[in-house]
Amino acid sequence: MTTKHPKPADAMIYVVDDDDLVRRATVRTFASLGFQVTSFQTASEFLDHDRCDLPGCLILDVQMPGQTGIELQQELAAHHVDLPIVFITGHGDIPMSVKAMKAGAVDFLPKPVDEQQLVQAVSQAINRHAETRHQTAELDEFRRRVDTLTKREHEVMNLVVRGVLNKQIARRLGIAEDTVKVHRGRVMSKTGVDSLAELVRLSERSGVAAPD
Amino acid sequence: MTTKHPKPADAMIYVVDDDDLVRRATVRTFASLGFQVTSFQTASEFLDHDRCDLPGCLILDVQMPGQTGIELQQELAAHHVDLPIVFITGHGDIPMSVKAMKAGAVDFLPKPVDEQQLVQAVSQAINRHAETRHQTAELDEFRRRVDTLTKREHEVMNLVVRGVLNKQIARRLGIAEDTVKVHRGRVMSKTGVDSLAELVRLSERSGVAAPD
DNA sequence: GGGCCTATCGCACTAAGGTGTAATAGCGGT
DNA sequence: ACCGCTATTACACCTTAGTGCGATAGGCCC
Repeated sequence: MTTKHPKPADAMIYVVDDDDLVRRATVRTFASLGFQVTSFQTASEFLDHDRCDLPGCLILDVQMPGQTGIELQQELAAHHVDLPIVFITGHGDIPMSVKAMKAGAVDFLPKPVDEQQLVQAVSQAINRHAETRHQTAELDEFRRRVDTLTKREHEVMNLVVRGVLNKQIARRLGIAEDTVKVHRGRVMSKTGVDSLAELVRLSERSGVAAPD
Repeated sequence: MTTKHPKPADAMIYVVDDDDLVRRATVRTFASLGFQVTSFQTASEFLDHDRCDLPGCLILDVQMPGQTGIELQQELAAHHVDLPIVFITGHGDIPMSVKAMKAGAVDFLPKPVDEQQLVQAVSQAINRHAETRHQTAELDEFRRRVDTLTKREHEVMNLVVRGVLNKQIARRLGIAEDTVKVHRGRVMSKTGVDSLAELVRLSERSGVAAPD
C-alpha cells in the first residue's frame, strides 16, 4: 500500500523569513503539528544548507534583505529544484503575487497570515510533492540514462517512439534494418525500460522526444 | 510550414467589462492592431454569445454587476472551455489575484492597465492557445473514440499501453491469446491510431490510462 | 600498437504482433 | 423469432521485433 497521507514527520518544512517573530511563530505552528522544520533568516542561508530529499515545502517571505523571495524562487527553478513554495508577505502587491504564481508558487498569503490557510496550503503542497516525487525521480533517472545513448541510438529512439517501423527507420537513416535492430536493442537496455510502451511513456513525460 | 505567429485577424478577442470607458478603450486598442474584437457588458451577455472556434483570449473585468469575472472563469472551466483569460481590475486584492491565477488565468492586471503589458499578455496567450488548439482537438477526438470501445476492449487497451504482452493479458483476463489479438486489433482501428507508440502517447496525454 | 567505443552489416533463430476467415454463444431490443 | 452487438476461440499465414554470435572498420587515447 502506498501512503496517501504521509505523516508530517516524513516531510520537511523550510521557513525563510528575516522577521524573527513571524519566523518563530511559523516554526512553532508546524513543529506542533509534528512536522520537521528548519528556518533561515536569509535566502543565502537557505541555499547553503544541505537539504535532505524528503518531500517538503518552502515557506518564503517575499521581502528580505539581500536576495528577495522571488529571486530565490527563480534561482531554485533554474537549478531544477522542485520544492513547492508558499509565499507570505507584509507589503506585497498584485503584480508581485501574479509573478510568483506564474513562476509556479503554490500560494501567496499576505501578512498577517491566516494560520489555518497557511497550514492548509502547506499540507496540500506537501501531499502533492510526495506523490509526484517518485515520478520525478523516475524521470530524472530516465533522462540520465538517455544521456548515455550515442548519437545514433538517440536518433533511432526518436523514430521508434513515434511508431516508425525498423524498416522505415533504416531507409530514413540510410542504414540496414539489422543495424537499426542493434541500436534499438541498445536503447532498450541502456534506458532500462522493458517495453516499447514504457519507452514511449517516459519519453513523453520527460520531454526527451524531439520535434519533427 | 506552420504559422508560428498567427496574424491577429485569425484570432478573436472577447472583452467583458461593465465600465464603458475601459471597455471601449480596450476594444479600440486591439482593433487597431488588427484583431477581431467583440465586447460585452456582463458575463451573461458573453455566455449567450455564440463563440466561434478561432484561437482567442478573454479579457475580463473582475468586478461586475451580476456574475463576477472569477465566477465566469469557474463556469467556463466547468464547461471545459479552454479560452485563456487575462483579468483586469480596479479594486482587486492579492487573494483575488492568487485565486484567479490558481484557476489558470494568464495574467491579472490592476487598472489603470498598462496597455503594452495587456497587449503582450494577450498576444502570448493567443499564440499559446493557437499552438495547443490542434493538439487539444486531437485529444478530444481520441477520447471520443475511446468512448466507443466496449468494456473488454477498454480493459485490453489499458494493459496494452502498459506494455503487457498479449500472452500475459490473456492470462490476466482469463481468455485466449487469440481473443486478445482480436480486441487489440479493434482498439487500434476504433481509435484510429496507426502504431502502438501513438496509442501510448495519446493515452498518456488524454489521461485515459487507468491506474493500477 | 593495443584497447575501447561507435557504427555498421549479416545470419540464424525465436518470439511476438497483426490479419483474415469462420464458427459459437449470450444478451437485448423490435 | 430475428437482428445486431459483444465476446469468445481456432487456424492459417505473414510481418515485425528481439537476440546472440561474429565480423569489419574508423576514431581516439595512452
